[in-house]
Amino acid sequence: MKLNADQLERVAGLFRAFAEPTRLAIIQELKGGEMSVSEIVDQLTTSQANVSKQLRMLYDAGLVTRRKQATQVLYGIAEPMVFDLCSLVCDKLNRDARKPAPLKF
Amino acid sequence: MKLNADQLERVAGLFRAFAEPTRLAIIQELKGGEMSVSEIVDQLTTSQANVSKQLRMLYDAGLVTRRKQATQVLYGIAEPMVFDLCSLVCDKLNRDARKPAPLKF
DNA sequence: TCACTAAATAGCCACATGGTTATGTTTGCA
DNA sequence: TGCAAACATAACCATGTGGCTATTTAGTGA
Repeated sequence: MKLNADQLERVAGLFRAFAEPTRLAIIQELKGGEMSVSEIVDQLTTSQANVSKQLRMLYDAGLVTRRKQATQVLYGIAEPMVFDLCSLVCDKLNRDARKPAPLKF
Repeated sequence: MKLNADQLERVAGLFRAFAEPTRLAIIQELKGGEMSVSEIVDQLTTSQANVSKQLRMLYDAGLVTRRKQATQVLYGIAEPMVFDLCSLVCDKLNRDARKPAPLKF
């Protein structure tokens, strides 16, 4: 079965959510469980504004959950498939480069 | 284990290869087996130049194979994980939208 | 040598977006 | 009320790249 242009666009859009290092870094942080925006910011090397922006993209893509708690907003992984996707890609990269320590997401 | 900036960039780069509808369309065509560039062009609605360009990106990403045969160049899927990736994403989209006919890549 | 086909490349433009700084908005507390 | 903290948004810039047209390169056959 072949996907039409519209369906391909939706698939591409989902992949696009994973196509930036900053968003992957955020996902990586959330792997351990829910985190507030500022906790994420503290772990990364970019601005709070940028983290919020990327979190919104992940949220719009349906990949993360969002929950207000007092003054904070907690984000978490909404889709277990996120980890499956990352594993597949890491495995491929490890296969390509047999030298360095295997990547594990 | 956390990936560093360089490793995240490589992971993102691989996802980026899947983040465009035209490249997904090419992958979809190649699912049935090797095809020449002009065969692919005939199936899509974009120019030969663009198909060559996108094929090069897929090739550089290590996702497709390339083989000269007479005057033609045959491309094929190099990584079975390509289909696993697409399946995971399609499943997620199907889960989100219960209405239309399930996508299957 | 010339003509033709297949594929790749170059040059160009328009658009999307990652990142920044600055500003809003909401909530909790003195 | 006022202030400060936590997030979100706005406005802007620089870069990357999808797509096009035009050209180049390589292989085939007359």
